[in-house]
Parts: sequence; structure tokens; C-alpha cells
Amino acid sequence: MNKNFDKSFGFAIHDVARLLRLSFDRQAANTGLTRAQWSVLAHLHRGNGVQQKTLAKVMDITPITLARHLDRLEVDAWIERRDDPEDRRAKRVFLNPKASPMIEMLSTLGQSVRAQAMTGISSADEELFTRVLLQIRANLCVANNGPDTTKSSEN
Amino acid sequence: MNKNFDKSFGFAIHDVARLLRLSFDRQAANTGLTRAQWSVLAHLHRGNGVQQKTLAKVMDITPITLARHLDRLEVDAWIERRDDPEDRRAKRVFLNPKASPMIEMLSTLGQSVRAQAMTGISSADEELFTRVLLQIRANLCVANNGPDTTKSSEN
DNA sequence: ACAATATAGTAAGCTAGCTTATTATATGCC
DNA sequence: GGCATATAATAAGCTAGCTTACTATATTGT
Repeated sequence: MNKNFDKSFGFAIHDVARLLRLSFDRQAANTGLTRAQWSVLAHLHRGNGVQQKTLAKVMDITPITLARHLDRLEVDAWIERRDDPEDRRAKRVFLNPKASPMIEMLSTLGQSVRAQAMTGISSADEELFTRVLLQIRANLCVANNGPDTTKSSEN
Repeated sequence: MNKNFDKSFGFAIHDVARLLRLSFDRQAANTGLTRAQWSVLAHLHRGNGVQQKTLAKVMDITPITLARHLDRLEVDAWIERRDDPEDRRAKRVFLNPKASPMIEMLSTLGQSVRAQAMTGISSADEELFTRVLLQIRANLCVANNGPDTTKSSEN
């Protein structure tokens, strides 16, 4: 079995993730925003003015990875960092008004990429696929980080 | 629906791919090889002495991405580039003998990571998951590259 | 009070992917 | 034969993730 040395699983997931990102970023190229940046904006949309550490945790990326996204987002005035009045080490991140319509637009794009990826797949299969995917993610979170990362006590 | 702005699909796949890579690379850290490098070795194992352009196509990465992997693999003497006798632009890539046991070992590691990821998932679900995953990849290949990339006429 | 430890953010430097551009060699056409 | 075009590999420079190390500020223990 598996003369393809697991090409059928780990590598396929890697490929799909890459292809999805490529597809999205190409179609969003004219906006100057990438999928990772969109992700930051979308998370802020659901919790504006949050600390960087909290945002990084919710997004499940390292603080420094987030910091670089914020650098570029701030240069183009999508977001703004403000000193936390209660903790002089910390900063809080705020969406600028111009971001809102863009978030909407990118969300639509995301759905279209998703639809493209799911062409010819029944909604029952899609549902099961997603369920298994989330289970896998949970398994790997436990293995990597200890107990869990998904649930965060919003600041 | 989807107040999680598609967190359930595109972002989840991205997360899983990243977690799988992290998990593998951490466990293989003592070997000095990463998953991407293992992938190169494994492909060579199935077709030694191939041209770089062919290898890049089979692996579905760009030639320059492959070239960098080869640079490091060559430094540590896992592989060797030799001039193609029939085309002076081209090079052919060969596995060095020391690579074979390592490929075996990393393959075992890959299976263990896979098993970890699939904990608690029935083999029926896993099978359907994999089938859908491959379908998605095919859909995205069409969308990105034109007709197909999976099939290659080995050189 | 102050010393030790912990935490928020960033810097430096790595892998791994990409696009676009360069160089050397092949190929095809006239 | 010689020029135009195509192709194999690489170079330069970008995003996006990571680890490890540093700085400034908080917190905690005695």
C-alpha cells in the first residue's frame, strides 16, 4: 500500500493549503492584501482594540508573525496600534474605517475560492470532510501545544 | 451561517498543513532534514537521476524552490548534481547511498505523524476525507495551472 | 523596598513557498 | 550559417511561518 509514500494525505493537505492561498492571493492582488492580512482584519472585525498577544493566540500564530503583518497593515493605514493605557508593555490594535468594506469584499472572494475548490463535491461529503478536518486540527493542537489552543479567554 | 468567516474550511486546512509540518519537523530535527527535504529524497528514490525541471514538475513546486532544497541537500551530501550529458543547460540529480536508510526512517516518522493526526477517526471517514481532499486538489490544479499538473511524462 | 521572575512586543535569522529577471544553451526558421 | 525564440537553472527579492534572544515593563516574594 501507499507506494506514493503518503502522498495521499500529508502532502496532499500541504498542496491544497498552498493552492488555496495562491488562488486567493492572485485574485486579491489588486487590493494589495494577502489572505494572511485579510485574516488579521477579519479577526479584528470581531474584536476590535484587542492586545497583540490575544490576537496572536486567537489566530494561532506566533506574536512575531503577527507583528510583521501589523507592520505592513499599519503602513497602508488599514489598522492602528495604540498604547494600552493599563499596561505600558502592551499595545492594542484598532481597525481603521477604510478596512470594513475591504473585509466584506475579501470575504466574498474567499467564498468564491471555496466554491471553486468544492466543485463536484456533495454537501454531505463536504460536511463530513470539514468535520474530520476540524478533528485532525484538534488532534494536532493537543500534540503540539499541550491541551488546547482553540479556546481563548478573550481579553 | 459561518460567522467564523470560513474558519471551518480554508483557514482550517492551512492550520492543519502547518501543524503537520511543525510536528514532523520537530520530530525530525535531530536528522537535520525537514519534511520538504524528505519529500525531495523520496521522489528521487522513485526516480533517481532525473532532471531538475522534471523533479520540480512532479513535486509541483517551482524550479527555484527545488534548487534551494537541492543546495542544502548537496552541502550535506544527501544528493549530488551531475551535468546532463545530453543537454548542457540541464543537470541530473542523484541520491547518495547514505540517503536510503534516512528515507526509510523519515517515512516511518511520517506514518506516525499521520496516525497521530487521525486519532479517533474511523477508517471509513479517513478514506472519504482523503478522496475529497484529492478531488479538491484536482479542482484547484485546474483553476491555477490550466488542465492538470499531476500527470507528468517522466523524462 | 527591592530583587527575581514573568510577560508584551520586537529583532535577527532560518525554511519554504512565490514572481520576475538573468544567463547559458538548444532549437527552429530563413 | 546565423539569428530569433524557447528552455534549464539560478538570482533577487517578496510573504509567511518558525525559533531564539533581547528590551522594557509588571508582578511577585521576601
